[in-house]
Amino acid sequence: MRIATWNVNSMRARIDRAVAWLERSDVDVVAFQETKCKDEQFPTARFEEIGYQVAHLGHSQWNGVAIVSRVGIDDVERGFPGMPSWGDPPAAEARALGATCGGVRVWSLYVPNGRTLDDPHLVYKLEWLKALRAAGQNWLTADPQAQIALVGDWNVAPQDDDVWDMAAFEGSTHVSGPERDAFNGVVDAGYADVVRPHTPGAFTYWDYQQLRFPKRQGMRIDFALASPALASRVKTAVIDREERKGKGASDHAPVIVDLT
DNA sequence: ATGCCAAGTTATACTTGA
Repeated sequence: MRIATWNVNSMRARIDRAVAWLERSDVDVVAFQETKCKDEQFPTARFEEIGYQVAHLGHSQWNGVAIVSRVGIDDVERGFPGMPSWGDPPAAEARALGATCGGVRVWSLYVPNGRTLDDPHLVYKLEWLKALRAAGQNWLTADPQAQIALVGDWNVAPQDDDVWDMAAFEGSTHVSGPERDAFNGVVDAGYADVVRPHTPGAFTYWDYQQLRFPKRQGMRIDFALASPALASRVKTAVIDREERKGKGASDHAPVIVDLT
């Protein structure tokens, strides 16, 4: 089985590329982030036409997460238990969608950005990751053999070599100690980064500005974390930087994990 | 090396993104 995660940065703007990518990538399950549309605007039929079932969660033009699968899509869950709210009045955002596909509990996650280190959005980001850690711990306590994939755009670069130049990120979000601690909290709860060992030094995101992609100046912020039972099934993983090339690309590349 | 910001809105400037 092959599982992927991809921050598509608007599904309506990218639907032709997304379909073409699916048709050449031979993936069974894809978790999308930043679909940037409401449920009724999501191009479900385009995926159904090529043999995939769809689950989508979107409330507005912001955020939005989806899972498409050709190996079943059951027990769809919108948001995880304890997920923090945001806004005035506070409401759950479209940042987490769970579904069981081919025996794997897949979570498509779009972690809050944080904006700046002194912004309330950063507090929200840290609380969101703390709550995800707690939920993840509970899932594994309930079933230590569960096959769980926590995949998506984590908006954290956990190591210095996950950005092209640490000096360029002085005082910025994504690389701060509290953000890294929050990310590693999920790892400590039992979820391993199963892509890094197969993709040393690789990035998953490159800013549209200043020729960051051709200059190879990117960030590793999209991750596939796996419970112990799932991690033991990982054969290999790749970051598909080909998909970042050309006109109309997302600023994130798909991340693909191959399972036995 | 594969190209010099992009997507959304009730818009023609602004927010968000990382």
